[in-house]
Amino acid sequence: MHIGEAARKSGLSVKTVRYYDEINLIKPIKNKATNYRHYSRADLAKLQFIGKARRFNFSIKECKELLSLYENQNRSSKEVRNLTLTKIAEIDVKLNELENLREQLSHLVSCCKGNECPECPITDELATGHVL
Amino acid sequence: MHIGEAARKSGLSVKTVRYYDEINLIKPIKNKATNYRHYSRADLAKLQFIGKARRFNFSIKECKELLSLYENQNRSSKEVRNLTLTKIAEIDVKLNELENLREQLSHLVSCCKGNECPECPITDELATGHVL
DNA sequence: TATAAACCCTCCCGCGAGGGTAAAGTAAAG
DNA sequence: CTTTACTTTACCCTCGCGGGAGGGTTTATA
Repeated sequence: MHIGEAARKSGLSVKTVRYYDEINLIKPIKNKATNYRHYSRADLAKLQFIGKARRFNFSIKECKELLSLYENQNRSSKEVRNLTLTKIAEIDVKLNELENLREQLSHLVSCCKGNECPECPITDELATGHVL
Repeated sequence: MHIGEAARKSGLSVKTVRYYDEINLIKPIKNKATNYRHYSRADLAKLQFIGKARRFNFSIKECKELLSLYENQNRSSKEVRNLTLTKIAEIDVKLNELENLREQLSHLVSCCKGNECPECPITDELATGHVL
């Protein structure tokens, strides 16, 4: 199939699929005469695999690793499991950071009357750090 | 003061401070002869303000808005409050996404034996979507 | 006073993961 | 045969800087 169909069926943009070819992630066959890319069913499966992994917050580099594990018959699920556990740990760090941030911001909001008056504890905090 | 001191006192890198000049966020006076940037105390205060806002996850564009509200004597705290509430809402969306992601990934891990056997529900899920 | 270290400048390229556009060629449908 | 939909390469754009080259300036020390 051509790139448009492959993109539609994998839920990726044509640009993205072309990009994956460019970075040697998923390389289709190219028609020498027309230069059109041709994606096999196996290519589509890989595109879907990558699409899902990206939605799972794996980086392109990690997707490459996952893909090679996925393609390698001798892979051990231990490796995949470890990569996933690492990813979960990273998510936990981010969750903590975001929760802290949220708390600080909502504290600021709760201190702010939100009226027409120019006294605002939010800008004051940003300027001086004396509110928090 | 020169850029190095301004950077140190605001907790930003020299590169970053120079970048803020480039994008017209905080423009110092320039010595025509030497081309050196000269930061006033007011400039430093703004750099500190921006630095703090960035640490609060505001984008550069939002920092510009906050800065203009901060500099505008007739600003209403309502605008600042609204900007902050918007930011909190964005954080909430991200928190939800990350929590969902975390749950799905840890479900996958709990299904994965993590042995040398190539059957791995994680790559299977990524490939087919049949596990979740 | 000479020199060395520390500081400053501009300019350009790079990251990740693509998005947007243009000009041109190709395929499929009417 | 023509129109429309699709595809190609090639280029610059995003965000928020970081790195480095290759120079000029200032400050401290010998």
